Amino acid sequence: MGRNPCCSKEGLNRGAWTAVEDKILIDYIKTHGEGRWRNLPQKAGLKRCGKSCRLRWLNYLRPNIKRGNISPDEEELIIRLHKLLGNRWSLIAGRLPGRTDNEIKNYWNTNLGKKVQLDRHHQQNTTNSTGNKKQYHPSRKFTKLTNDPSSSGGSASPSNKTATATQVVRTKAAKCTRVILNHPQPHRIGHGRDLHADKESTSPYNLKGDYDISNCEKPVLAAGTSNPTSDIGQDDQNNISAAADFAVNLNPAAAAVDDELCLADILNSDYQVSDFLPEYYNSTNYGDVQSSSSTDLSDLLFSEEMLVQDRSDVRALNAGLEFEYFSSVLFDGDEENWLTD
DNA sequence: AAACTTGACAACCGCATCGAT
DNA sequence: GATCGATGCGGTTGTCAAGTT
Repeated sequence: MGRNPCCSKEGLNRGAWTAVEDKILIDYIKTHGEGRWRNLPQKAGLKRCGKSCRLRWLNYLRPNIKRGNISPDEEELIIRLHKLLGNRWSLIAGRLPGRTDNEIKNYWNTNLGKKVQLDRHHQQNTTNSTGNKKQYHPSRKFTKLTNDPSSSGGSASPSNKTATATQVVRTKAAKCTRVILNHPQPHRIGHGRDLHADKESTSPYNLKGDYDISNCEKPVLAAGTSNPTSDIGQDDQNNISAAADFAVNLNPAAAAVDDELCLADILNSDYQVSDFLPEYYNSTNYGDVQSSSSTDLSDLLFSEEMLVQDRSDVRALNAGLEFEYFSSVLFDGDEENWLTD
C-alpha cells in the first residue's frame, strides 16, 4: 500500500547543494524552462530527486529572490497576514515580492512566532492589570498596504504598528450560533488544500471545506435561537428548513473547548462576511473605511497575479479582513461580552 | 580550548490537490 | 468516475555557525 516514492533515493546526492549542481540546474532551466521536475535530474545530469531540484530552484536559485534581512515593514506584513491566514506560507509569501514561503516560514518559527506570543502575553497582562477593555479603533484597520517601496510602512507610527501587529482576531461569531444558507445548496468546489478536511468533523464551529455560493440566492443569516431579523421572510424561512443539513454550527461555548476559535478554520471556507451580512456590508458606515468592497480589499493585499492565480484565497483573506471588522463591530470592541440582540 | 547550547535556514518528507487519461 | 503522475504545500529535520559556559 501507499504511494510510490517520487523517485528512487538510491545513488542520489542529499544534503546541501554544491555550486556545480546549482550551475547545472540553472543552466538547464534557462534552456528548457521550469516544470517536468521528475525527469529534470536525469536530463540535466543531476543526482538529485526532482522534488529537491524544484525546491532548490524555487527557494534559492530562481531570479529575483530577495535575500537578507526581513525589513520591519515586511515583518509587520507577515504578522498581519499570518493573523488572518494562519500558516499559509505560500499565500503570505505571495504578498512579499522576492521572499519564499520557506524563508517566511523559517523566519516565523525562529523570530515572529515567539515575538507575537510575547507581545500577546504582554498585552494580556496590561489589560488584566488595568482592567481596561479593548477599544476598537477603526482608523487602525484596513491600513492601505502597498508594494511601492517608497511608501512601504505607510504613515503608521511604530506604536501603531505594534498595536496592529499584535491585535488578535477573535472570530467568535457573537450571538449567531448558526449560519444557514438558503436554497439551492452550494456545491463544494475543488481548489486549494483544506488542511482540516481529513479531520473528524467534531469541531464546534464546523465550517469546513470550500463551497461555491456564487450561484446561490443571497444567503440568509439566521441568528440561531434568537429572533431572525426582519430580513428573513417566509420564503427564506422555508429555505432554511430545506437547507437544514447545511446549517453550520458556530456554537461559541463549545468552541472554547478548542481554546479559541481559529480564523483559519473559517478562512478555509469560501464565504465572505458580506455574503452573510449584506445589510452591514452595504452600509457606508464603516468607520473610516468607506464603500469597502471585495475588490478593494483584494487590491490592498493581493497583486493582480494572485487574484488570477488563487481567487479562493483572496476571498478567504477578504473574509478575514471583513471578519476582523465585523467582529469588532459585533463585540463593540469587547471580546468578552457578546452583544445581545 | 573544549563542550554545549542556540539560532538560522536549507533541505527533506509526506500528504493533498490538480489535471490528464 | 477512477486512476495516476506531477506539482504544491506545510511540518519537520539536519546542519552549521555563533554564542555561552
